[in-house]
Amino acid sequence: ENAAIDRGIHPADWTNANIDRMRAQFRTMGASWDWSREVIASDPAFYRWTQWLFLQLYRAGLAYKAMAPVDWCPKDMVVLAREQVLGAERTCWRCGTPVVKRDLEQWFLRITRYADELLDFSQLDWPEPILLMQTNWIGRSEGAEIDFPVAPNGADTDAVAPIRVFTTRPDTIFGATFMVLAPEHPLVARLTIDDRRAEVEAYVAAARRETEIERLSAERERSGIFIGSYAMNPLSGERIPIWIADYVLPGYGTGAIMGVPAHDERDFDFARRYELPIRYVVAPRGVEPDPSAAFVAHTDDAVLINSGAFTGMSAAEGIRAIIAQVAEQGMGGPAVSYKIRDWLVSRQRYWGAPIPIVYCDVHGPQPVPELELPVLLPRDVDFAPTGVSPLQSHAGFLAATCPVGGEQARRETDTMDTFVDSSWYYLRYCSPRFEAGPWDPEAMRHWMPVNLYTGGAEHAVLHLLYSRFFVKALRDLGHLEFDEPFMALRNQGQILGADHHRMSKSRGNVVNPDELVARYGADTVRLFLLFIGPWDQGGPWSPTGIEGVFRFLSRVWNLAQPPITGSVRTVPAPIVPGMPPPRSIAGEIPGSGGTSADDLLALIEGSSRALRRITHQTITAVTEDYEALHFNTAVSKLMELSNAIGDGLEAGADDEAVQEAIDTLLLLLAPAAPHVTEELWAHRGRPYSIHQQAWPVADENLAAADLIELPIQVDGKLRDRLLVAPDTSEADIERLALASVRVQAHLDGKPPARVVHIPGRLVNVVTAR
RNA sequence: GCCGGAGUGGCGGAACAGGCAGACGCGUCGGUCUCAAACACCGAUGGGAGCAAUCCCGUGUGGGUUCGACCCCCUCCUCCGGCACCA
Repeated sequence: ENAAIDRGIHPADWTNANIDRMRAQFRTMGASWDWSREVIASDPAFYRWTQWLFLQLYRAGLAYKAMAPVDWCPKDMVVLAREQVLGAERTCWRCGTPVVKRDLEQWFLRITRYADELLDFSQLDWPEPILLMQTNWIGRSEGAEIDFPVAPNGADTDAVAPIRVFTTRPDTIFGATFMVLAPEHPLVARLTIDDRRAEVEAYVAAARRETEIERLSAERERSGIFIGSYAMNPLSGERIPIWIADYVLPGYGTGAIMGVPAHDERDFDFARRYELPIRYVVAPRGVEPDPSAAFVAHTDDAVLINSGAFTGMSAAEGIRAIIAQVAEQGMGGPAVSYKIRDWLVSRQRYWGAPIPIVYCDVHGPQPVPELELPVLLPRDVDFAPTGVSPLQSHAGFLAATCPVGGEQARRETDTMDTFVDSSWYYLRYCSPRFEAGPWDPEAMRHWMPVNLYTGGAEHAVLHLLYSRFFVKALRDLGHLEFDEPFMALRNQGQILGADHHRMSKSRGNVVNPDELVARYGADTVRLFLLFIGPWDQGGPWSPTGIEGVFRFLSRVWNLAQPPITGSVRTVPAPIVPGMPPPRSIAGEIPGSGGTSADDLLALIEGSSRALRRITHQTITAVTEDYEALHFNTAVSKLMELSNAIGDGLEAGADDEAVQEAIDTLLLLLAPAAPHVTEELWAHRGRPYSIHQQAWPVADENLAAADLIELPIQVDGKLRDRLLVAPDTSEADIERLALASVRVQAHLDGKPPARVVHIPGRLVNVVTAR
C-alpha cells in the first residue's frame, strides 16, 4: 500500500503487477511449485474465508474490541501488534519509525488464552533458538497474588478495597517495606492524600508524557513518589507506605508490587534512593546477612529469617506455606503471569481484508452473516493514510443493515493485519478452490499438518506464533483435527547486502537475480546460491566465485554432451585389483614418493573400479546432504564427482563406468540445475524427463573401497599412513604401524608405552613420557 | 543487563558420537595455447626453516580433561540475533 502510494497507483494494481513479476522471476529460476494451488490473500475468494475465520473467533469470544494503550506508528499512521514493534528502539517493523503509545479502541484476538498450550513444544522438531524466543515472548511466571489492605487513616481511603499485588517471591513477604503502584493504577487518585496530590499528579502526568524508551531506560535513576497512604502487610500486619513509580508497569501482573528491597535489585535501588528500610528475610542457612550488602538473589539452600511463624523454612517451603496462608485468609492465592499480550489485529489502512462487523445503534456490534461474505473491499477509495481507515469516507462501503433488526447500520472500517492472512494460508493450499468452506476436510486430513516448513527466524514471534494459535483455536472450535501447523521447522539464513546490512532499496544494496540469470543462466545462479555457504547461515552477498560454478557446469556440459565413443588412452597397469597386500605408502612403495593416497588407491583399484566407487559413494553422500539441507557440500561433492570423471577418462576407465558416472552426476545434479541436466539427459538419448527418473541408489559393494587408508600417529601427531585391505587383522596393522620407518624415527629405539588402535579410524603410538 | 548463535588460510567455506585440519570453489603465482589478450587447460598455494628427506608452529584468548581437542569443561575477548525495569 505504501509503495503504491509512492508510485501514485492503486494498491490492487501494484500488488497484481508484483505477483505477475514474481511469478515470471520464479519461472526463469526454474522454481517448481504446483501453481494450480496458488492463492492470493487480497483476492476476495481468499479473504472471504479470512473473514469467516474472524467470525468463528468472534463467536467463540476469541476476538474482541477494547480500549487499550496501543503502539502507533506515526509514519504509517496505523496501530501495530506488540510483536510488530522491534527491539529496544521500539520501531515499526515495516518502516523503522519509533512507535508511540495511544489510547484507542481496537480489535484483539485472545492469543493469551493459549499462552500455556503455546509453551508446549513437545510435538515439534523446531530449532531450539526459535523455541526459546517463543518461550521468552510468552514469558510465563509462577507466583502469587496477594491482597494488601489499605491502612485506615480516617479519610475517604478507608473504604477502598485491598490492593492486589503479584509476586514470584511470596516467601519474601516479611521483607516488604513499601508498596509501589504503577502511575496508571486506577487506585492512585483515591489513595493520594490531599497534601501530596499536586506532586503526585505532576509525577503521573510526567510519566504519561515520557516515551516508553525513556521510561524503560535502564540507565536512568529510578524515580517515584509517596502518595501519603499506607497498606497493611496481610501476614505481619505491618504498616507500609504506598508509592507510585514508573518502574512498575501497568500492563503486567496487577500493576502493583510489594517492595522487597533486600531481595530485588530494582526495589533495592529504589529503597536506597528514598531511604526506605531494607530488611533481609531470606539467607543461606547459617549465614548472617550483611546489611551493607546489596540485594540477595534467590538461592536453593536459603531459609527464611525474620519471618514470624515461617522462620526456618526453606525458601521453597516458605513459598508454599505463605501462599497457603494467604489463600486461607481469603487474601489471594497462587497465580501465573504472562508477558504476552493479546494480538491487536485491526489496522487503519485500506489495503486489507475488511473486518466483518457492522454497528447498529439498537443492537450494537453484530457479525456479518456468513452468507453475506465476503465483505468486499471497494476499489474507488482515497486510500491516503490519515490515521483513521480510508474506508470511513466511502459512503457505499459504510452503509449496512443490521443483521438482527434490519436497521440502518454502519460497517466496521478497520481492516485486518496482514499476519491474519498468513496465519492460515497454508490451510487453504489443501483445497484452494473449495467453495463450501475454507477447506475440504478430506484434503485437510490428507495434507496437514505441514511436515517441513522453511523460513526466516524473523518470524519467530510473529507468523510462527500466530499460526500455532490459529490452529489450536480452530481445533477447539471443531474445524481441525491436529494441534500444530508445522511439525518440523528449519530456518534458512538471510543473504545480506555486500555492506552486511539487510538488502533494501533505501540502502541501494539490492542484488537483482535477473541480471545474474541473464548473464550466467538460471542454473548457475541457483547452484551458486546453494554453494555460497551453509543454507541456514546466510551472510553478506559476494558474487566472487560465481565464475567457478559456471565453469563447473561448463565442464559437466563438455563431459556429458558428446556421447563418448571409443576414446582411447594409455592405461597404467593396475596393481592386482583383487588382493592388494597391506603396505605403507611412503618410502616402501618404489616410486610412490609424490603420489597421493587417493591416486595410489585409484592406481591399485584400476581406473574403472575407482570411478565406480566414487560414483556410488557420491550417491550416498549427496543424498544425505540434500536431506539435511546441506546444499553447499552437496554441490562440492558433485564437483568432486565431475573431477573424478575427468580423471577416469584420463586414466582410461572403461565406457560403462564413465557413462554410469555421467548419468549419476546428471541425476544428482538435476534438482539443483534442472535446465542443463534436462538438456544433457535428452542429448544422451535418455528417456524424458530427467526429473521423473528414480533417484539413484548406491550399491554398497561398489561404494566400498578395496583398500582403506589409516593415519598412523605418534603421540597424537600424524607421522605416516597405511593402506590396508579392510579385513586386515588388528595385529597386522599394529605390526605394520610399528614397522614404519617414520614411526621408528620418533620412537628413539624405545618400545612404545601403548598403542591406541581405533579399528578403521587410526593407530596412535604412545611413547613413554 | 539477560537469553541464544558464531569466531578455522588472502576470501566463501569443509571436517565436528573427540581421531589425517583446510574438502570444494574463489583469488594469487608459475606454465601451455596466442602476434598479444581474453577464454580454456596443467601445476603450485596455511605460516616458518631446509637443496632435500623432513621438522617446527598453527582452528579468537588463557587454562584444563584425554593416548589424541576446531570439537568437551572453565576464564576472558570480539561479532551477529532476540529480549529489555515482566516484580
